[in-house]
Amino acid sequence: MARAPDTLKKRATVKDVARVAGVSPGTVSNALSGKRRVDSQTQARITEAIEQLGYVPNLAARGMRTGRAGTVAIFSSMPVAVAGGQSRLGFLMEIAASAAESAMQNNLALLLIPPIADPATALGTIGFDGAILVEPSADDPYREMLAARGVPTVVIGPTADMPDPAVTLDYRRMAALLFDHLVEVGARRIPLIVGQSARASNMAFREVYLDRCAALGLDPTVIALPEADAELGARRALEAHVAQGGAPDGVLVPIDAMATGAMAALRASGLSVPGDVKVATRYDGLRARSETPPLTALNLHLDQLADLATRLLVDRIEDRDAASPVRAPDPELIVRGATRAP
Amino acid sequence: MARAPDTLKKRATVKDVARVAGVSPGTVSNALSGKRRVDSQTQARITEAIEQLGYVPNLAARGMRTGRAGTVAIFSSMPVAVAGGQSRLGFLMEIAASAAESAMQNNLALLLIPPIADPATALGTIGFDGAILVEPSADDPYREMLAARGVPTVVIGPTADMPDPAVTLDYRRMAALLFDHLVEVGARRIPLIVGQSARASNMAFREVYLDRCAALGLDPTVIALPEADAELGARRALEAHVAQGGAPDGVLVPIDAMATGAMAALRASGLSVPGDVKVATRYDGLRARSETPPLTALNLHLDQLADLATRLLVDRIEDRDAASPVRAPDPELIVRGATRAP
DNA sequence: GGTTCGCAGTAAATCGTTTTAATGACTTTA
DNA sequence: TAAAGTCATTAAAACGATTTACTGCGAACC
Repeated sequence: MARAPDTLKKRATVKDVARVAGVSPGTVSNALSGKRRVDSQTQARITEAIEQLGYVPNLAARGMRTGRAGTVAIFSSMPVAVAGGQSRLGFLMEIAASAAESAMQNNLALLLIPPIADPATALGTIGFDGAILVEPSADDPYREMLAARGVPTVVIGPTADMPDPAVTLDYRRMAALLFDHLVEVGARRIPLIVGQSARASNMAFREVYLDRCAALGLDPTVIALPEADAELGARRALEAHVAQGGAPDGVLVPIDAMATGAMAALRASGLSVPGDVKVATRYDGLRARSETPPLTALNLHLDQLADLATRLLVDRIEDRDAASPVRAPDPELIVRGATRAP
Repeated sequence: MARAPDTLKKRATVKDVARVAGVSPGTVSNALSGKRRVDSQTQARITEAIEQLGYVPNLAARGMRTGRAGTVAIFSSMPVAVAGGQSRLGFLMEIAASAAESAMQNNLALLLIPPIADPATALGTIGFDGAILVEPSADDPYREMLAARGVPTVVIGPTADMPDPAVTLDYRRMAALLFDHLVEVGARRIPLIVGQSARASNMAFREVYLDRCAALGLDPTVIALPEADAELGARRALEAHVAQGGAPDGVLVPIDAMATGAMAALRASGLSVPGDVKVATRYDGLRARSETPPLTALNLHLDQLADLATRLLVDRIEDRDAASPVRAPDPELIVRGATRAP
């Protein structure tokens, strides 16, 4: 209840600064924002007063006047994030960390919106100027609410069926890079282990895989699994495949948790990597890197990607009619032990 | 420049709601906040009006009046986060994700403050009601600024030399749990591979390790390394140790990146895990789990920990003079392949 | 020499909510 | 029946910044 006396001293306001500097509040505001010219003498007196009083602007008041919250929010689509566990968390957070950084360069702070929250609550209680959606599904609940409310939004992910401005991830390109690499290092019997949901990335990998197999006259084997129990599911499925006489010399496993499972299956089946089988996955996260041997994967340049998305969003917020969508930086093949010559 | 006409329609305000419901703005406010009783009839009319107009309160205005920003910020101490790379990111983000969730349960949103930003800028441009600091060093720049500005702060980490309320991590307990386990599964020559900086966790592990070794009459070997190049550094150091005739049958490596390096060193030296050597690390993240064999580690219950910190912070913000510090949930030993009987 | 222009600065309105003090209307108490 | 309490409600005053319209004043232009 009782507070230390100097805590009681209210924070200095623009009025106080004005009084000390001998000018009007409006001039202080102009000096601060630089929106109008201020005489350099006055400017100096003002900055001195600010220093002396330890003035810090009240962001809420500013926000009320300008209509800006000074924040952008990053959302992860609900179902996938829940199912994805730590690995997807890694992906999202790598983006979030970079986005936070580039947001700050635009004088914005990044709000981390947990995937679990009830969308309506989140949007009612929290103020933000724009939103970044990471790989939303077509019927993502956040997406619809944001659209309905007219909040500037940028999507990171596929955009075929969405009108939002976006940084598009080219899943087909990723699939092609990985598949072609496996073929190039000599693999010919290459099962594809992929999520069974209708997410854009799953579809793209399937299509490209089937196309390429057909073109090269290779036998396609698509192992589609529920995303939920990715690691164990992939392990069982691949073990079964091997036991049934499938003799893979390569595996394409876009989802890294499944890749971990696949590696376990190969070990259990007595197949060596990369000696007998080459393995490639998509997201070059901790998981791919700390396998033994480490997995060949794609550098998606998530930092640049997040930066791009943030800048696009800032443009939208400031009503510069930003051309959209923007293409994400080209994925880059990172060849690691799992696909090298033994 | 030109916008769709219905985008131009200004958002409904509490005034509009009041007019439609036939009451005064003050009553609408009371109905919304529940701070004063409102007749159930009126209440009904108001909620209907809100629905009809699609009214969403202006958070900035509310914030200005109440002096609350409606957000809390989570900071990671600068130097370590930069050096720590993806592994530390994982740790921080696991906490951040949980904190975001429990913040939202308190009608607060979580601001993610990147470790790189210049502290003064960050605190001037961004408004928040409280801050969570994750493992700050004693001279953490954020810590000082927050203290100077009187922002309620909760620290997650060691607190010996800090006055802030905190959720304390008991590094000694962690060290003891891991060391004792290694001894229990039969290890006797157990080098400790640890960071060489003066961070509390490093110190605690060293002390406990030396104490325990002395008590049991074991030969201590402390390998202290710079945190910067953790993985490769640990690998080289342990290989050298083995080459020089150190014949370890266990390794205690609190920092998980170093643990990965240690595993590589053991493999390279032809030592099997857990056959010849048992290995244990501290943070039970992706890294520990995706080693082969997976490493024994500690479940630090980061979700509960983050929740605890958030609740403590909320208490502080609302001036309930919360007793501090609070102890983090007990770490729990997760025994995995790397310390099991072969 | 009168008019126009540009410059720095100011006073006052404004943003949308919460909160305070006042107002009736109706109950209870003496 | 008058005085004292409740109770739901209201009118108006904040909160602290930005922005708009206006004011002098000296320089520049015909």
